[in-house]
Amino acid sequence: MGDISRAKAGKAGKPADAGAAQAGKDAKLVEDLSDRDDYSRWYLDLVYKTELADESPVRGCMVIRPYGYALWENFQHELDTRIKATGHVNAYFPLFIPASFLDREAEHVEGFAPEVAWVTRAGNEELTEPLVVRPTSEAIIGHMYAKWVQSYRDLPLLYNQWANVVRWEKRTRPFLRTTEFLWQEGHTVHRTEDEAETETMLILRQVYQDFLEKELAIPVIVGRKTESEKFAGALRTYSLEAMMGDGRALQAGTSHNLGQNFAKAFDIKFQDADGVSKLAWTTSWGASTRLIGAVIMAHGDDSGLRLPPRVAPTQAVIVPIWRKEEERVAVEATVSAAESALRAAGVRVKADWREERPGFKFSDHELRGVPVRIEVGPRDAAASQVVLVPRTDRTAKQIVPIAEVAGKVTALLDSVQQALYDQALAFRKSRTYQVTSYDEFRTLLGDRATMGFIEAWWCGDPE
RNA sequence: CGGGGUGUAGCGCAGGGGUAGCGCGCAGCGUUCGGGACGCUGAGGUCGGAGGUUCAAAUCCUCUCACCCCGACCA
Repeated sequence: MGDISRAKAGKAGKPADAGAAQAGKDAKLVEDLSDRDDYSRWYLDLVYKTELADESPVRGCMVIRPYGYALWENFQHELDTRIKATGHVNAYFPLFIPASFLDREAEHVEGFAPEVAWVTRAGNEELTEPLVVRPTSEAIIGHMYAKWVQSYRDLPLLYNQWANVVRWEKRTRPFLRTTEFLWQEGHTVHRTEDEAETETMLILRQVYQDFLEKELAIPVIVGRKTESEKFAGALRTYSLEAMMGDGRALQAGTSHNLGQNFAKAFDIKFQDADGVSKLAWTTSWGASTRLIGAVIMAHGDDSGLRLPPRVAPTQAVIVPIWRKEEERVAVEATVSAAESALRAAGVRVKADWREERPGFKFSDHELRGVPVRIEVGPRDAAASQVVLVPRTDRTAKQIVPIAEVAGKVTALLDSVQQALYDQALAFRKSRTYQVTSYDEFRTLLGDRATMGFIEAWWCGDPE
């Protein structure tokens, strides 16, 4: 199996050890998760091997394959539901932004200019005003908001858009950092500073944190970014940080209180109830396909992905086991009974009838992170039962009567969801340290085996 | 931008003047099948590109392109 096995063998691979390299049954995805290079290799192999994504001919741009896109669609659905439930509506703004718009907000242009893609020519003609491909949409949305906001009665304006953006990054990794990526970006306008701050926190907690913890089973630490790390042009930036399997942090979403910076730059003003013309307060917030990377790294193990049941494209896979034709017929009846019962219960279920050996399919679905496996062999068919195996513990098999399959699977899905969250939280706790001196801090930071979060006092950005 | 490295089959690699190899994957057939099977047969390559040396270049020389790694800079 030329698979997820060894990275080290890859480079040093001579024909002599080619045979030994196919370690067979015991082949682990990685040998040592504390080795950063190995972790990186494990991640990449997993992304390609599971067919979540593939490399494209365009540098830094990936192709999101059907399995990865199905996962993204489930993320979208859950996030979108929360965004709408908190009073926002969806809209769509152009991909291209007049280059001059970016210049309006000094910090904004300074932050994004180095990674902006330009369009200077269309067909054979040079454009009179060059366009940039949006790296984010504050500029063009700010421009439109200035038109639409006249009175305090027009506020708040609570819009969101699902879109792609482009940032010309030098080092890219599928999902985690790509030149083009998909995301949602919310842009709101408010009457007062308090209201804008409330919105910023609402998105942070009730939309993002709730989504990450309940749907993706990823515990997060929410907090405020330092001055040097905040969004270019923001007053304050808040983010959600999740711990990955190597102990490092991944920013899983951001929510910005933009103050009046963009209102000033784009002239978003309204006449208040007291008749005075005032500058508005705006916010923006976003979460991207990077979340797929977060799920991979927060939950993945040596056997592959472990997808949270609530967002897994396939929640339960049925593996039929048979040899002779009459066995196949008997098994098929039980499989379809289970399949329709589960479908009726709202479970995303698939039966895997490929002409492969059962062991191969077991591994394959573990690799792809399917939360629950259902085995149906001749013995099960004869006894009107099925075997359930959760992805989180392959030794925890349970045999259930076919009549109870829907209830048992639903319950098992819930427990897998919970187990993933609990394990991620326990891991984070085991890798969170308190330090009281700079020396301790440095020692911990430098050691990959203990890589994790460090709680320490901080006296602010250096001048 | 500075330093290093690599381009040979879909993927991972070997070969280093005599006309192309290995593993995986892929196709066909057979044996297998409750934890990643195996055998046989087969398909697949302008050896990154251009120029040069030579009877002969994947191999040597020159130029060029692309990508990767390490630094510096960074939502």
